[in-house]
Amino acid sequence: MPRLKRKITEAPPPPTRGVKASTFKLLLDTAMQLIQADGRIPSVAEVAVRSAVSRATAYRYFPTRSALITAVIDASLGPVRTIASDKASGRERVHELFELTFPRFTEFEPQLRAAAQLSLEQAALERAGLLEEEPYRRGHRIRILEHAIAPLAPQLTPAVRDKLHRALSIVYGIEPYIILKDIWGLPDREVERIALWMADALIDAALREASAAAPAEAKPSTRPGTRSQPRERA
Amino acid sequence: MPRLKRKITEAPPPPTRGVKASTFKLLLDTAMQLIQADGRIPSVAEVAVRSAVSRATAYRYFPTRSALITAVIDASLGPVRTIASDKASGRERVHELFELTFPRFTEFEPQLRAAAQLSLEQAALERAGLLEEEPYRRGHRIRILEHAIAPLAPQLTPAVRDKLHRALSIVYGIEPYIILKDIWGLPDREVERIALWMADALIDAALREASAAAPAEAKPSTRPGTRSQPRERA
DNA sequence: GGTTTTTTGAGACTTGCGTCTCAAATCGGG
DNA sequence: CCCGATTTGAGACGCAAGTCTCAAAAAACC
Repeated sequence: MPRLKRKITEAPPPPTRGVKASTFKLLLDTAMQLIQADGRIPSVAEVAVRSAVSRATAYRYFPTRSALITAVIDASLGPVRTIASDKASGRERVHELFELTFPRFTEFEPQLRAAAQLSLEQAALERAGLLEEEPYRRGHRIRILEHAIAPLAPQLTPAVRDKLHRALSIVYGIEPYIILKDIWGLPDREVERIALWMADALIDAALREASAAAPAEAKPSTRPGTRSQPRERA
Repeated sequence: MPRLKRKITEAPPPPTRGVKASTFKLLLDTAMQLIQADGRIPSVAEVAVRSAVSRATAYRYFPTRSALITAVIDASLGPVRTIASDKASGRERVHELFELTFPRFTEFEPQLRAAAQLSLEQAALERAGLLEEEPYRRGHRIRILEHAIAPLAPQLTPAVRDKLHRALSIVYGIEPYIILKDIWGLPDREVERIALWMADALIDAALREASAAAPAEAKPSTRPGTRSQPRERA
């Protein structure tokens, strides 16, 4: 029975000065450029020849394709900021978050698709007990959403708050984007519209559940948006 | 610049009688067995040796790994039935649909994950213009959900109906399952609970949007569950 | 400027996936 | 049972990804 395990090939931490730093930057820049041109993550070998360095050197910086993808994603999204402003209400924060994030999905779609693909592959390997390298982590949305819905906490029971948090994590991500584009063929702005509508529906449901439990002091606070007034008729 | 296109390797239609049928069945059975044992889709070569046939023969039946995955998925899920019963209301149909389907997600999780992975890979190839083989299609959920929400049509405008349809297609699939299990670590039944709650929230929002447009003859028909009566007060 | 350390390049090697060819085995109809 | 057609096996081949070695080039240090 053949051994399928890969060797432990941890990506070296990005160098910050000297020759290594400039080679690293050269390779990463080339990779970013290829992605924007082709819409897909190139292979390490491809990056090497386009950078006019030897394959061996490129593999020194990015031992595997997933190391390359990870670096590209980090470079694209940067340190994920806690985007939403601090002053708004919970619903407003969520709106703002979605409106700020969805354009980035459009801009970095190949990178995010690659990230989704990578984490699926790694999850499969992990389940088979074959994953040796440090897996690419994608828990960002949990923290970001946590901050966004924080103002809603007083109006919700902890259980409902968790439920909303988890539900939003399904809507706030590249996955709905992929589904709506790939199997429905929808354009970007339509995807954003539906995701936003879903987020609203979920917040509504959570608030309604809370006010059903304690209907006396229900305080819906801010309900901006067009959805309360009359909408299109048949 | 190297050509990366694959040759056109269409999977042969599954044979139905004779020697070919039995070899096909042997290989497919072996593959299914390996999946249940290992939790991942095996390679074509692996299926060959476990079936005690030559690699060449296995590749005759499954020219690529994706042909194997496609066959495995078809065998697992069978011809996708329009599951929901015909008599129930829209909301009941959706409930029934989710309750019938989520256990299958648990049962066939490796296969469905492989399907998701395959369609991501193929979408990436397609975007790069490198996909030659017939892509694996996953539009099933559209038709299934269409049937499930059909009874709601009279209460909704076409636009809202479409929006609900698309929103449900995000919730009704393996993707929420993967998100909630992989980044939250939730157990199966919790995933089902959240998905069902989301579906309800979306249906509520759609109906409310409709009754806001034409509040006179709003007819909530069947609204089981606790979420129906109390609407938020100012 | 010379020495030491780091970085790089060239190429051989391995492994996994998929293709191709041709002869042997097997099936099936008469 | 025989003969032609179909199916199979063995192995060579191609190709991409990744590993490894060793010597040359380049930095860095004194």
